[in-house]
Amino acid sequence: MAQKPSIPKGMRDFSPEEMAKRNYIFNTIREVYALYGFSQIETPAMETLQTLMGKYGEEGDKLLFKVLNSGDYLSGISDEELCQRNTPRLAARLCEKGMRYDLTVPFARYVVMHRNELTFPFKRYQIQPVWRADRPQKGRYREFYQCDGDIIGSDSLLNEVELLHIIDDVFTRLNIRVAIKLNNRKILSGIAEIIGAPEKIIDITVAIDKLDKIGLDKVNEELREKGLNEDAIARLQPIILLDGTNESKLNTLRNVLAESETGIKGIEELEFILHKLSCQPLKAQLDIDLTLARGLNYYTGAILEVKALDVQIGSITGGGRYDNLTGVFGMPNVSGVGMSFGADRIYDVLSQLDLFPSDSLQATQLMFVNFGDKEADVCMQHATYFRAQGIRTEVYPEAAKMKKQMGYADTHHIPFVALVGESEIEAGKIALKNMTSGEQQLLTPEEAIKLIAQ
RNA sequence: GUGGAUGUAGCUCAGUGGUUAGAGCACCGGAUUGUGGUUCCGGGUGUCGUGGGUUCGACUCCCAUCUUCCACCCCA
Repeated sequence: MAQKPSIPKGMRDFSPEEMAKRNYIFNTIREVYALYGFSQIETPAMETLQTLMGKYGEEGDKLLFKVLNSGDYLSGISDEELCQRNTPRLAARLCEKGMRYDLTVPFARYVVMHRNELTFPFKRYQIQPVWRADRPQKGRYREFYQCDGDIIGSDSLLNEVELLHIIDDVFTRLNIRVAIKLNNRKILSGIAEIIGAPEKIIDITVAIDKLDKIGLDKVNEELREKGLNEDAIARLQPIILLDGTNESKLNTLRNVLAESETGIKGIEELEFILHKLSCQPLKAQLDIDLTLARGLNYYTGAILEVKALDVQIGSITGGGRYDNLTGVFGMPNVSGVGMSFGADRIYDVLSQLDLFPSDSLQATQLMFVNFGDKEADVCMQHATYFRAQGIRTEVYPEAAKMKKQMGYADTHHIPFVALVGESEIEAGKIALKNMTSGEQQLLTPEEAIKLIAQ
C-alpha cells in the first residue's frame, strides 16, 4: 500500500472555495492595474542562476531554490571535487537554474532583453508565484504570489502619486481599511550624513525599523553595538521619535537636515507627493513614517508600505523608487518605481474580517434535477439555452434520489434548482425553486432567466 | 540558518505502559421513488505523522526524521 501522499514543506493546495476567494483578489488587482494603463506580462518560473544570484544579498542567495541540471549532471565533475564537499561551489556546477525569488529581478532581466521592443515609460504588472526556501510560518510560505506593478523609464514623481492612487483604489474595492506609510530613502541617507556615519545607513535603518517591536532603549543599544558614538545617537533621537502631522514632521526634518543636500531633496520629493495628493485626496490615511526602512536596499527614493488597520498582520503591500533597476544587467540609468501587493496576506485580512462578497464565491447559478434519461435529455437542451443566455448551469448527472440531488445543490450554494419532469415537459415549462426562500414556481425558460439573472 | 513547541477519525480535540482507541461536528445509509438546509434511527470511516529502539507488552517512554506552529533572522 502506498504511503500517505504529502506536499513539500511550506507549499499549499487551494480548494475551490479558496480559489474563488483568491481570484476575487487577483481580479480586483488586475482590474485596477488595467484601469491605470498597466499591461500584464509573465516570466518563466525558472531563471538562470546567473540572473538570480547576488541580487538579494547573501541571505537571499541561501533562500534561492536551485534546480538540479537534467541528464548526467555529474559528468565533468571529478571525484576530488565531490569529496571536497564545497557546497556552494558544487551547487554552481550542478545547477544552472533557480526558481524565481521575486518578480522584480526577472522583470529587470525582461526589460534588458526586450529593450528594443519596449517604449518607455513602460508600465507593467505581473501576478505570479515566487519561491523562497525560507522557514515557513503562518502567513509565510515557500510558494506565494506577488502582484507587482512597476513604471520604468520615467523619473517623474507623478508615478509615485499614481501608485498611491492604485493602492487606494485596490483597498477601497476590497473594502479593507489601511494606513499607507511613506518615507524616502534620501531622507534616511541625509540622516546618516548629518550624524557623520554615511556607511552606517543600512544598520541605522534596520535598527530604526525595529522601534515598534523592541522599543527605544533596545534600538539605541543596537545602534551602539553597530559602532555609533553617543553624539550620533543623541542626534538621532528626535528623528527616531518624530511625531505630529505629516507637515510638522517635514518641517522638523527640514531643520535637522538643513546641511544635507540629499536629505533636503528627499523632503522636497515627499512634499511634492503630498501636495499632489492634497488636490486629489486618498481615502486611506497616509503617514510619513521614518521607521519605515524596508529591507531591500535597492530603493533610492520614495518608500511605501501598507498596513491593514483592523487586523494585526505584517505589511500587505510595499514598494518604492529605484534608480538603477537594470544596471546589474548592463543597462544603466533606467529609473523606475514599483510596488507589490501581498495576495496571501490580503487573503488573510479578508478572511479574518469576513469581507469576501458572497457573489464572489458563487459558481453555479442553476442546477437541473435529474429524473431519468428522458427528462435529462430535455434538461440538457434547457441547459444549453440557459448557458447561451449567460446563466451558469449544470445538470445533475445521475437520476439519484431527490434528497441527494437537493443536498448537492445545497452544499454547493446553488441558488436555484430546476425541476423538469413529465408534467413540466408537457407544459413546456420548468419548476424553478429558490433554494434560499424555498419558493417554487412554474415558469417558462425566459421567465426563469429573468428571475435568475436579477 | 538558530532556539522552542506540536502531530490521535474529514475537522476540533479527549485518552491510559496492558484486552477490540473515544466524543462532538462532518460524512455515509435508512425513515422519505418529485423537494435540501430541521428531526428520528443506524454506521467509526484510524498503519494513533513516519522509521527505529527500550519493554513480556508502546498511541503512551527514548532516539531519529518529516509536518505544522512560535521566537530570532529575514520578509510578502
